[in-house]
Amino acid sequence: MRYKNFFIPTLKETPSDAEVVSHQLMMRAGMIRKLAAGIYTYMPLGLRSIRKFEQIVREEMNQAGAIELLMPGVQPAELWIESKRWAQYGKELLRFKDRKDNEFCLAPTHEEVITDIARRELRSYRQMPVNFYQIQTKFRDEIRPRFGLMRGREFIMKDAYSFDLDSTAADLSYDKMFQAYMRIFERCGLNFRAVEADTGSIGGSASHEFMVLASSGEDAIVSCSCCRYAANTEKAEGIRQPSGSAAGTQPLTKVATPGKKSIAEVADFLNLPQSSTIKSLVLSNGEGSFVMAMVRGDHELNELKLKNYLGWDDIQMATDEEVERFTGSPPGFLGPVGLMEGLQVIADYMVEPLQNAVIGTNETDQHYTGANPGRDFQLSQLADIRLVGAGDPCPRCAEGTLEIWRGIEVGHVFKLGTKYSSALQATYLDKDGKDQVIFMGCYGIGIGRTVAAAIEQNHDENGIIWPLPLAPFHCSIVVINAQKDEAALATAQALHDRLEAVGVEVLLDDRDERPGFKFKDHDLIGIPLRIVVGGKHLADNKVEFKQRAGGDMQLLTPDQAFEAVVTAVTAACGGKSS
RNA sequence: CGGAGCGUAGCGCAGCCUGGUAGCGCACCUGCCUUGGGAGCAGGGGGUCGAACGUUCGAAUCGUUUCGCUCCGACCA
Repeated sequence: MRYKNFFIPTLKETPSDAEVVSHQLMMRAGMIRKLAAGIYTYMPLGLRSIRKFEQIVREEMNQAGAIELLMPGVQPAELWIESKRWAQYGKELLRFKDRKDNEFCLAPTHEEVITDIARRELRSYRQMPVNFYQIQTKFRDEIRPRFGLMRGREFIMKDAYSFDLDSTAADLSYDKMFQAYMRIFERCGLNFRAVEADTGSIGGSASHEFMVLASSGEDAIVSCSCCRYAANTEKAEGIRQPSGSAAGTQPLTKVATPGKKSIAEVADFLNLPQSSTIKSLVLSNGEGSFVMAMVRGDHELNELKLKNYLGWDDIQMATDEEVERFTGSPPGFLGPVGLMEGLQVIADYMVEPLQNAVIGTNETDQHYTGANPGRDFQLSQLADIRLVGAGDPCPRCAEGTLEIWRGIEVGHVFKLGTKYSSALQATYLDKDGKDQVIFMGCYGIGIGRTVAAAIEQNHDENGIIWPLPLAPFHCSIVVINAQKDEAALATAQALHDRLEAVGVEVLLDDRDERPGFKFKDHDLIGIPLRIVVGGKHLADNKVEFKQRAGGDMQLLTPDQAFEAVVTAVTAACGGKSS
């Protein structure tokens, strides 16, 4: 491809509304342009990377036995009413009416439609297992779209849905998809982790997220330093530690702590470590139920765990007035002693072994020291409700401790069970001619988000550094003085033609620009391999070869440069370039 | 949805407080010159100042309304 025949509108300046690096660089590199909040045009260069990734996904999905189809982006309300999600989904579901006043929505996901297909078409046990997937544009009217393609309203997603006879078979389908996902992200050359995750509103029994590691990631994940355990911090398990043997040696003593409300202030004031204090919090489900949650002072409450433990639909911190109503004290001096009847108290596992701890008294400006669980207050309900942190012991192996990472969620696999199939009555006849409910799984990959995540993970101050499998072009050829130096242009064109003939994607920069200008552009758009033709070296039949990711410039003959490019592309993208 | 801010040329911004000729840098066009890390000189084109209404002799500037966008939070995956 000649540069002049392509279209790459690069920007020298960073658009002011781009917060994260991938968004800034995709704008500057001319890959995307914004049309409205969270809605982007994929410009030619951006589309090439998107297509690259789609192709990898497609190959691995096909390899895993999934079958591609394409479902509608506009869907009738009836199906959603049937699955109960028309009411549940909220404003994120963009709804509208057609000319006949029938209600429709823009599809945010496709469980309903695929389940509808399944119940119509899958009637016999002989038709399963089967797995359908599509790569398609979805729309979620996000409250706050941001970060470019990372969290848009309109976005491309690969979604797959598996259908199985029973739970055991569904587990096999899940494993297949899990393995396919591992291969997909490995092929892209991304640094990622597969982590255990909460199933959230989609529901189901088990779930893994695929996280590309990047400091700008919106999610925190942990992984074990020894074993393979890794999980989203929302989900990561805190373990129960054995109680200390000795009973408390100090008496429960009330001390004045004037104005010391936060754990840090109290610990500081009493000259004790924060881990010797107990944090008490009051939470509400928004519908009149309240609980007190206790975690060790240096720990944080994991609201999601508590919500799941209680079986609540919603959870929030109680307001100051609510706290006073239940404890008689403003926040800052809460504790488990002398609470009013009826307030459920749930303590984190790590509260159990504490001795001589500091707790609130439920009286302003007063705390107790020397508090001992079991003696001074009862731990009637113990649960894992804290947010695990770096250095915590691994819940799976004896030796490891947990490390914490930031990650970008690019893939998510769920075991759905029969949630949608029973709601929509998707059943089949088994060998005995009896009706059985189909077991489902669903599997998503954010296409645009993965491409953005690849940039978050691979860039420097000059621009993008594409991993070869996702690069819009494998190689660029910069011609020095392309307008006047006919020999250089001819050499470049010959090299370009040879490379394209063997499947290497080449961008030949034939623009009438100064060399420095072109180099800046090529660094910005991040093409992995670069050949420079022209200038003083051409007389010796030499061209320059350099990798964007670093390494020294090499002077090579055109033949050697050809080999170097082919070798690099083959190594990174497998036998043939795709 | 709560809080904050911003809409002036394709992009980045100044001008607004204190009303009176709409500006700067980059980009773009023409010419000259230049050709190894976003060159230089000269000339040039481009803006109903987000929109509506109001105040005023006169509004980018003051007021009201509205739309859009961004940030923080809650929300979502």
